[in-house]
Amino acid sequence: MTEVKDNRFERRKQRTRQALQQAAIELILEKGYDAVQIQDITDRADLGRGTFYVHYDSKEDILWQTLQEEYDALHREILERYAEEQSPRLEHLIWIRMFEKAAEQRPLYRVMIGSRGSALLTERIQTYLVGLAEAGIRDGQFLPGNTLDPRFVAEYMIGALVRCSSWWLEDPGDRTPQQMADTFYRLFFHREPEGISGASRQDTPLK
Amino acid sequence: MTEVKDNRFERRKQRTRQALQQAAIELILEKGYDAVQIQDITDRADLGRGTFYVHYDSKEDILWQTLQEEYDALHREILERYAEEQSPRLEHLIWIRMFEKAAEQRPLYRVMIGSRGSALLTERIQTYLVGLAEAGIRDGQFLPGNTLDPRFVAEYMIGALVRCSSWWLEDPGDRTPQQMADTFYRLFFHREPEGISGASRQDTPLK
Amino acid sequence: MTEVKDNRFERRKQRTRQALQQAAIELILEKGYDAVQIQDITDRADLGRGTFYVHYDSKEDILWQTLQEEYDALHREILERYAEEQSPRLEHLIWIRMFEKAAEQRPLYRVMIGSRGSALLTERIQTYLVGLAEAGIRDGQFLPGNTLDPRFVAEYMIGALVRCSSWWLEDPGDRTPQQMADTFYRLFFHREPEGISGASRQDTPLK
Amino acid sequence: MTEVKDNRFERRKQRTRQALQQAAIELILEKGYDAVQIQDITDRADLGRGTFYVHYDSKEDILWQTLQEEYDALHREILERYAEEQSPRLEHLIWIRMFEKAAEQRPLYRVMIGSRGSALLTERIQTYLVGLAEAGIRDGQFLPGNTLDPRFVAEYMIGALVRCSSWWLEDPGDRTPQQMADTFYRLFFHREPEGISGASRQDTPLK
DNA sequence: GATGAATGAGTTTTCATTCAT
DNA sequence: TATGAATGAAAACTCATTCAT
Repeated sequence: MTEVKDNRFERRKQRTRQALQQAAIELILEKGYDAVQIQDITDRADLGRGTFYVHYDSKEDILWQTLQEEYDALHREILERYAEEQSPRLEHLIWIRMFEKAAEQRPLYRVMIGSRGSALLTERIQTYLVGLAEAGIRDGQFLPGNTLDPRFVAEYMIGALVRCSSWWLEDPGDRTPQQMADTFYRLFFHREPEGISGASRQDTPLK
Repeated sequence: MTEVKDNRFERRKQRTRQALQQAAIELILEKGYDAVQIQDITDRADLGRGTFYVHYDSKEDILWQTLQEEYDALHREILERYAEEQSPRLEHLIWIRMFEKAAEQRPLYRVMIGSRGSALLTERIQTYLVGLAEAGIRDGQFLPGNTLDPRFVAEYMIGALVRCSSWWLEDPGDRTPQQMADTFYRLFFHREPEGISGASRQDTPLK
Repeated sequence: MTEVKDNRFERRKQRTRQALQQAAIELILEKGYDAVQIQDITDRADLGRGTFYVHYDSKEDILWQTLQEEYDALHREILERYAEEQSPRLEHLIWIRMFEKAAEQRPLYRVMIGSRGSALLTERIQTYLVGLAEAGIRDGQFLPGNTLDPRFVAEYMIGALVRCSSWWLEDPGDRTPQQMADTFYRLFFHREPEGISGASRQDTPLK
Repeated sequence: MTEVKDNRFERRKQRTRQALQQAAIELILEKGYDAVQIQDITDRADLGRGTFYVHYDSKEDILWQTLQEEYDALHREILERYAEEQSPRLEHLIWIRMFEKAAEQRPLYRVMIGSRGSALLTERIQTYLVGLAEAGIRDGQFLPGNTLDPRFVAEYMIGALVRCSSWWLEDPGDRTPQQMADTFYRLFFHREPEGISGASRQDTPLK
């Protein structure tokens, strides 16, 4: 009985949280993070003004929780999926997966790394990604043979990757995630991506 | 007579504007753009609250005017100075000059491209830089021989450059502008920078 | 359930609005429209400062809404009540009713047409009344047989009526609404009001 | 020598005051009294901001001085000019002169009695006019034979007169001052104006 | 858990006025 | 006398947050 009730409440709660999250993402994309007010979010979700505070502490809180879930999922997936792969096939696979994920959840990723999101949160995400990359380089899992400062290389790679992703998310044209990753590969390695997407090659690398 | 008077007024005005600009930059670095209030700026500049509005329309306005002046100056300087140079020496020289400029005006550049500035203004600046880079690539002045989408390459380059600069400005360590530019050159071209800074080489490139 | 809740909220809302309206009218009479601040109103109504903006957009808005309700009510009442009457008995009845209404709601009417109100709103009300009068004259319902420009006559009548009312509201002495209307009748028609208020006659008309 | 200098200064002073007065009147007509700022006035007069305060204390001051001069002049002129006239020729002559004056100085009169002026000043002027009229009635100079309350009659007459004037000043059409005074005469006296403007008659009076 | 009216601190912005030259 | 930069008090208005139901 209590079980049943709890489940019913739980489901209602989830529905409310979903509605609030989606409304928040939509509005941030439309008006930019700073311009969105709590009331905008509850109005869009068709909920009372006080309801927001039952679930979240602040505008930053709702966004941070949403983003956290997403990139935790991405990170976990990549760790599990590509555990056996080796450089440079590993980097290529990761990049492909990132562009794919971004395409699947376009609104969310536009908020995560685009100019409409919260500068603070975007910065936090990038710093986190740089940390991951730097650790991978130091371990020799990424870019084995690198002799340059791992932090410098990580900043370089993440800066380029995020900017290219952000541009593509705003204006995807007819570029596929695969093609994005391939071109990125060519720019980064000055070499043709091989064995994975040879068929997708559409232009030749920088001489 | 009027001439003399005008000059006097003009100089007073300039002094006031300088004080406001410097106070704004300092405070943005200390507290972050969003947290800075107009009144903080006038207090720091030791001026009346209304004085700000005599000279600027808003917080965005004062920052935008300051940044505009700076990067217009940089752009003009580069155009004049390196008109005769050719790729890849040209790119190398520009990068050196950018890191030098950033080091000279560190507070301003931290605001321009760092996480404490206004997300909106930082975005505008990067978009502007991407535009310059793309145009240079299309003209064949930058990266002649490139066969990839010029916009993609421009986003890649500016994304990497801005992120590396930003990191370095926050934590310069003992890296010189010259070294920064050299390492960036190695990452971007997969080749040793030659003839300009051979002596500064401290690590070998990515294999 | 929702019904009940809505009613509760609705009643609370109405109470708040009433308190704000009354406070506004009182203060305007005491200090004059321009001198009244939003905060004065909320202080007098014993409400939070922001509460005003939940219900009204501006000082003009609260006054306009209040006035609108009042003269809409008066207009409707007159239309229904005197539908069957004919000139000049009609005019007489209307004037009596107007003076009565003004006496009943003296504070409100002092704000509506007196010098303490908002010049802009007072003007709007008078223009509206002139419009009503002009239409009535054109229809032949008011002043049948008139050969002068209806607009001129309407401006004349409303100008005189409003000024006399305003004076009386500030200094009623022992004049009754009935007497005011009678004297106005004598001035306007150069004739004794007959059959309605013969008994109230206290002075003889202009020769 | 000092004489000469004084004269030169005096003339400059006068020119400055004239420019400020004219600018003030124009702007009040364009934007309404409340919306006009001191700086608007000095800008329009092409003078420095501080200059206003050399000559006037406030916005009310400059307007009041201007209006005062004007209606003092009108009052004096009427007293001198029509000293020998008797009612109802006297009233008719005064009304004609008022409409003429208003037409000659249209912008000024629109500010004096129209809705764009200062509510406070407009009220003061009307109260002053009512006082004049009341005194005239009590003296038996105006409306001899009147048996109604002189104050009531004065309010009635000034209310009607000001409203009709104000309407006409905003929208003169092709009505001459003469015609305005005639129609006003017919409404007020229920009688044809005789001997002055018989030729201008264009419509017949109220039956 | 959901509601929405009420709150009031916080911030921007305006503008009459001063003052040194 | 005229100037215009500087002033700062005053007011409007916003919006995150609370609270009683």
